[in-house]
Amino acid sequence: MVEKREISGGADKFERQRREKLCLIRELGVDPYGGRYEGAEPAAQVKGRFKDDDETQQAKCAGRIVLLRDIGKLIFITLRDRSGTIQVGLSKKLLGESWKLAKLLDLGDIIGAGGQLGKTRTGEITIWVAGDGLTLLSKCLRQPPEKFHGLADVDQRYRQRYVDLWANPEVMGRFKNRSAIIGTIREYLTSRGFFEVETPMMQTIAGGAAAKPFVTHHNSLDMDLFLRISPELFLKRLLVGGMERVFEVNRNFRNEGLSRQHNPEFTMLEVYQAYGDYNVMMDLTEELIGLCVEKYCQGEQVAFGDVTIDLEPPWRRATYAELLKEYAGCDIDDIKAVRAKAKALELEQEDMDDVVVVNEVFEAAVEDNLVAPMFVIDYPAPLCPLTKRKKGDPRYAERFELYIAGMELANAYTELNDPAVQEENFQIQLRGQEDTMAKMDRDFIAALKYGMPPAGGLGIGIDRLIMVLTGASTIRDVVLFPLLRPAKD
RNA sequence: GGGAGUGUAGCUCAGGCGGUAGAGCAACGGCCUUUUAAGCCGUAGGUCCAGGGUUCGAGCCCCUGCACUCCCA
Repeated sequence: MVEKREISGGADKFERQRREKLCLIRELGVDPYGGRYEGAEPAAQVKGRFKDDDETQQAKCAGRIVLLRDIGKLIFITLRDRSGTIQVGLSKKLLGESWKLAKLLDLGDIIGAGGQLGKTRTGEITIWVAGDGLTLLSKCLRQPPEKFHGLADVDQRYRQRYVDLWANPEVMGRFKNRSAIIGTIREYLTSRGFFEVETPMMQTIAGGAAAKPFVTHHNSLDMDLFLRISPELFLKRLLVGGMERVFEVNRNFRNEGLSRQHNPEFTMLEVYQAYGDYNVMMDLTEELIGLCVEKYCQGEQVAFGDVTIDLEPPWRRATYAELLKEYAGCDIDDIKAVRAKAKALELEQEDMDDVVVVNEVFEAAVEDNLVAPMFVIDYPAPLCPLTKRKKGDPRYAERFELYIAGMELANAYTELNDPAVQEENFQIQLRGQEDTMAKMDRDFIAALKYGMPPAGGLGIGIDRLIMVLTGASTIRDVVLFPLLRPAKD
């Protein structure tokens, strides 16, 4: 007795055809959804160990049918698994009873195949399946995308990333690289005595950055919580507690628009090193990213959009004021000249503090030009409430940002550890923000009062780093499931 | 938020000046035991994003909306 089940989701004609095949398969006494499959070997490994003259070699692989060539009494299948592809040969003569099942296979089905290894006339290494060596592991009911062009519709690629991943192998490659790069970063840091931690994603005060948070609600405590915009204030509490070298790689959430470089949730690496400063973090950044370039890029010249970026360290270090002069043509101390430039750039500047206008000009006139890696150092102090001021010149803060491809990739400070100055900075920051949800983090001030060691702190935007290292020009190509409006039914 | 563009078969895409919808792949049927995006013969497949308008007639022109992409704030 063969069961028939209805599946929701609006079956099209292709799905109906495949479901009919599913019934035929059940009538053969075969479970179209398989089960545990043991002994499968990665396809690439099988190909690697193949020896031409050895006729005793057996092999067993499992994966998805990505190409299928039916030549009558002979079927060739290109099977893909996590390691690559391998050809499976099914012949009527060798299969016997299972030949009926073989004829019901479709593109997209997931199968296991075991048998004798050999080469075809054209030299393709092939698993020749005999007897009951063919196992159906999962029937594919949907029509796969076009086999040569893959899936191109951008919207569908992001919404159905599961299809994108197997229809477009370069997509899978990019995400494998992402995983490996993050692994390398962890390895680098832990081997230098850094300790990986996880701090709250849900916070009662969203601090550590200037950004609008997402709000959520805890039912039994009946209180609103914020998704974190930054882990910074918690990681510094850990410095107080004695975790002298600490890092976290995790998601931040900022309630802002979407763009090529912005996804509302993004992955941030934050690193803190006691007894260091921003120069220490600059060297660490250069070494860490340099290591990734060495391991994951073909050479130091990386194609990004229509430009080529030279990632070979060392990278230029220039002060904020120098770059403002270089690209905006105005002196940071000549506020009239800066405001004139702002006007020329058609920037809004009414009711804005001088330093804010300076920064608007910097963002408008300088950032896009920072294509080759550039450490921008010594920011105007009022822009940096969490940063220690520069020794000998308190107008500036010991902060750098790393720019590559016109994007802010990293941001680092010599961390402010004076509780009195910190409290004052928070108060200044909160002024004029009564409408927002910003609040003073008194517990953080309390922590500083216990004494936080002087430290260097660093944040690296991991998604943007992956973009640069893999040549992806939009953040959506390095985030598996980027935020989209929900699809219509 | 402003500007530009895209939306046609399951997928990738064509559709000249407004005249009743096309290809390749995939599917279905047939032939084929060494193929490589297999090949050959045949068949079927469309809410041309949605709604309105102009017109004898709209995939194409106009308006509104939706989704996506790019650029700008």
